[in-house]
Amino acid sequence: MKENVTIYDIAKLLKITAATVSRALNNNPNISQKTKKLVLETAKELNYQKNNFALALKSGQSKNIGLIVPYINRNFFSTIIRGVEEELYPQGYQTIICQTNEDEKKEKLIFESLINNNVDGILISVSRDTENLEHFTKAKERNIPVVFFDRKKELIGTSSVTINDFQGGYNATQHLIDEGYKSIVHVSGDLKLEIYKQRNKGYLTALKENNLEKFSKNISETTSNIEAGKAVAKKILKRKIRPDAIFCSGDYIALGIIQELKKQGIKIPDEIGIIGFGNEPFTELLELSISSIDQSPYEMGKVTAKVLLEQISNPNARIEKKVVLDSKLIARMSTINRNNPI
Amino acid sequence: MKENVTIYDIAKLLKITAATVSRALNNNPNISQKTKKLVLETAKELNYQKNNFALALKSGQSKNIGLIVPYINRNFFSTIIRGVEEELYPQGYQTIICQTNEDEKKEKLIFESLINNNVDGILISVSRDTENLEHFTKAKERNIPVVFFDRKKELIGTSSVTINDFQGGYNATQHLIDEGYKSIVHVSGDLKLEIYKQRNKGYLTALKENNLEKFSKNISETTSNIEAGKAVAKKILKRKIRPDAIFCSGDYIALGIIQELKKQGIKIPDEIGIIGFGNEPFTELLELSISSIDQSPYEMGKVTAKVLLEQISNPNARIEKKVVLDSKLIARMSTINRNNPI
DNA sequence: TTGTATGCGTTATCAG
DNA sequence: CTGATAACGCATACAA
Repeated sequence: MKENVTIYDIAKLLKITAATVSRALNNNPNISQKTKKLVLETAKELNYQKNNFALALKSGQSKNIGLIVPYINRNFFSTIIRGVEEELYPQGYQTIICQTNEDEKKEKLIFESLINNNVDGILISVSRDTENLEHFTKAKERNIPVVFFDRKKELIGTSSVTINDFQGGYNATQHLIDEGYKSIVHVSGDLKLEIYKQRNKGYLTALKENNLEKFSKNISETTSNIEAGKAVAKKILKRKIRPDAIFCSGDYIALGIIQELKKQGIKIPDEIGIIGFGNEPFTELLELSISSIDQSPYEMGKVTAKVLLEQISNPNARIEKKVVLDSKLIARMSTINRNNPI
Repeated sequence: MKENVTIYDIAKLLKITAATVSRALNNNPNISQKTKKLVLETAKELNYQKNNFALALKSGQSKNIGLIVPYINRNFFSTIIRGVEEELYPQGYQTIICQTNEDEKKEKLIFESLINNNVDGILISVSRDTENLEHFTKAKERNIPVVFFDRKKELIGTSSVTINDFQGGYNATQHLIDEGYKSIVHVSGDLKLEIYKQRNKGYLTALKENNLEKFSKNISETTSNIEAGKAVAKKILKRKIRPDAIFCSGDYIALGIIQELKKQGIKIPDEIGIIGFGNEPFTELLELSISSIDQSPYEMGKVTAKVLLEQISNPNARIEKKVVLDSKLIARMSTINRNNPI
């Protein structure tokens, strides 16, 4: 194994000291142009590479950022990851990616291990049921900046980047109303989670503003998948008064509902209009494309990274930034161009 | 900022030396049970955390693994990432994820920066047009193990984990033949890439074995997206003799073809059967679900990580492992239950 | 302008 | 069993 070249190797070769070499390599002004040039040349020649650990040990800065998500391979999160990586890499930071599988214990473990690895900052979307916040305080003690994204916890002194779930829920509902739907059911996610609470609030507010509260009906489903959607659809069809639109807090559950409704011969969007949330890639690929709310995960990743970098470069100022990104309504076939408006 | 606790702090407190503390912390036998217990207790009390940089500096082992993919947020890759992470994390390794955007220059840069960061190993799916292999030799010089996955380069002494693209292409074609299709067009990807070459080979072999070579027709498309699929479909429909099946080397292009065929009133799978490759999530969500070849990316990630770990733990033995995973045929509506077999 | 010495936190080696 | 010391590679305050 070829040993790594150190500044000592260069020094020995040029019959100078390591300190001088270091100076040459770091644009230190106290050095003659001649030696500097010489050092730079031989460094290149020997293919010298800085040892980052020595650097990190000395400076306490690792140039590593920890990124924690529930699931790496969910489209929403992997797109955020992409945004983060594209922002951090050019600044010389490596992104260390970890997933919690929605497990609070694992989250705590990972978080502490990242701190232990002296990351310069941590970006995290907390697990569904994280309640214990002591690992976050630990980061604060060590002065490691933390930025929440998407799923946040209320923690003074900690920044967050989220989308405006309220506005998303409001716009989705208002869109349905604009399209002529009146009796709108909301199939929400677990209302213990802030994001679903906000979407639900937006839904209710839009109904109220249009004097349609009397039709309001919320169904809370903790799992968002196709099967759950089918089950919900069956439940809805059994009701005496059939709604004419459904606003779902997730795209998969929307898809399940659509599949079941179609199976029962109900026409979409004519008889029932449906809008999801999340703008999953498949929503636009379906023959009956599904309207949804886009959460711009790529942008969220970029912004989250920027907020962190700002925090890192101002280690003394305790910035607390709460960025709320707008969501975007994507109207597709599942809600527009009704043939038979009621 | 709370200073980090070091072994010296513990030593001072107990009026012993750092060396003894280190021994206690590392299960070194040369220590009395009494002092060991004492050290462990105070360590916990002071919330002592090992400084990994000091460790890395001393040992040369970073406990970091570099993972390089073309795009982080492609389902195929993000699922591989998940597999890798789940294998490495329990072994105490952090995964540093980077993406190349299919840019050879960026790939080289990233690769060298990872080496520079003293990663203990690198997992990489090379960019589409990587030809210069010198960065890989650099890793070999520094004795950093590299494992290719999915897209590999021929490099002696370097392991790889791929799927059996030949078998995938073969099975896809044979499946079409089994379903009664005879005149099968293959829409392949860029044949400069090994994976597409292999799939094409599988296609040709299956035809030959069934004496259907005379109907063989390959169309090479370098971009795999919906638009390209639509264009290809138009091209195919213009031909004098219309094929009765199409094997696509990608799912998106298959989707584009299906959309165009449907638009032109052609019945699938009755008039034309279509099978894709990759088993993208959307293929099973469509109303007309698309048959495809599953590449088991999750398993690929796990296996790749395992191969690397094996290599790391045998630093002297130059293991060269070529793992080829089986692909899996997923038959769906786009190819089965033809109503009007020709 | 350059050299010398020191410390970052840890562990391994040697001496006691 | 424990203490002292060197070394990992680098940057910097201080001396020359």
